[in-house]
Amino acid sequence: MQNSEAMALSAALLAVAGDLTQRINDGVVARGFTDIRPAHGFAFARLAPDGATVTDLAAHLGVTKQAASQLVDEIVRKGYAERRPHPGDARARLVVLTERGWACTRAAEAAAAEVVERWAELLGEGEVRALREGLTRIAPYGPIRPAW
Amino acid sequence: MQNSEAMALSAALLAVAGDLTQRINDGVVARGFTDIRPAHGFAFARLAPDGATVTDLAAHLGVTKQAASQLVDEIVRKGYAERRPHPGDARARLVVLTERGWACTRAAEAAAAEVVERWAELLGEGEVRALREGLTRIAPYGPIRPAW
DNA sequence: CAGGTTGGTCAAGCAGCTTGACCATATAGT
DNA sequence: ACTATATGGTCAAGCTGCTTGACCAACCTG
Repeated sequence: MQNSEAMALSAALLAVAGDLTQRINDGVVARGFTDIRPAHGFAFARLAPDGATVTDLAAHLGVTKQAASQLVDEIVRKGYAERRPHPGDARARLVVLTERGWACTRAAEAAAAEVVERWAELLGEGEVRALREGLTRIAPYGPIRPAW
Repeated sequence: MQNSEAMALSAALLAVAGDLTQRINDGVVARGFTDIRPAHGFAFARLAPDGATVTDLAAHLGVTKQAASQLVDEIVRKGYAERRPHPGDARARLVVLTERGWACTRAAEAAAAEVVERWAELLGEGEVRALREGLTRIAPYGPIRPAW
């Protein structure tokens, strides 16, 4: 693989990622959640299963815990999550999604599905599945990082 | 395709994109260009062929021309590009890469090639090519947008 | 050549992050 | 049990990269 081909792949990947983010955000806004930014989505993804602490969230997002705390302040203020006492650690507080938070998460899923549907029209179901499998196998474990 | 599968694909894509950005940046830094951020790379990509005006750059990056101008200020100050009079439009100025700018671009290509090489070890050459072709076909034309 | 458009800059403001300091609770060492 | 250290969280201040708004100079159209 030549450097220029690697660059073409990288550029295409990053362009698709940026476009995907934009379209999911647009879809979420179109579904009535107008006070939310893409970064919140990644927080929701971490909160969704069982909640998480601010420190967990910070590690997942690759930011300081102060930044994560500020982000939690915001989504709590807007009604998407709430802080609860942490069972088994009186220092910590468990941040969990409210029903509104779940509704927003479902909206994001629906918006993502729309985008992927467009891809399926361009590539066919099989190639989209191949894409998903390939990307899943090279996806990193660490914190989610902004694409730039 | 279920919503949850679309979400899994989206999450994998965004995770890979963030990781790719991080690794290219690390590789560029490791090659001695320590005063550069990922956003600059996207500017370089637009400047590389024949240079561009600030307004071109702004449209390509999806930001205001003031922001683009500020970014150009920075890469000019750091020696990666220079402003020249625009042939055929006395208002405009053509921003072109310096030799240092080209060297940095080559460093980014080499860093990207390293990352793609890792992918090839995980997936095989054929699947990487399939990835590139699939992503190229769904890549948008418009401005490059941050992944979040 | 007058009127509107386009390329670019200057200036001020803001959002989201950082670093640094600090408190309360938890955990480990002796 | 008692001290020492580590960890979860917040408050405060500061910085960086973006935005909006105002403006000038050069271009283009009638």
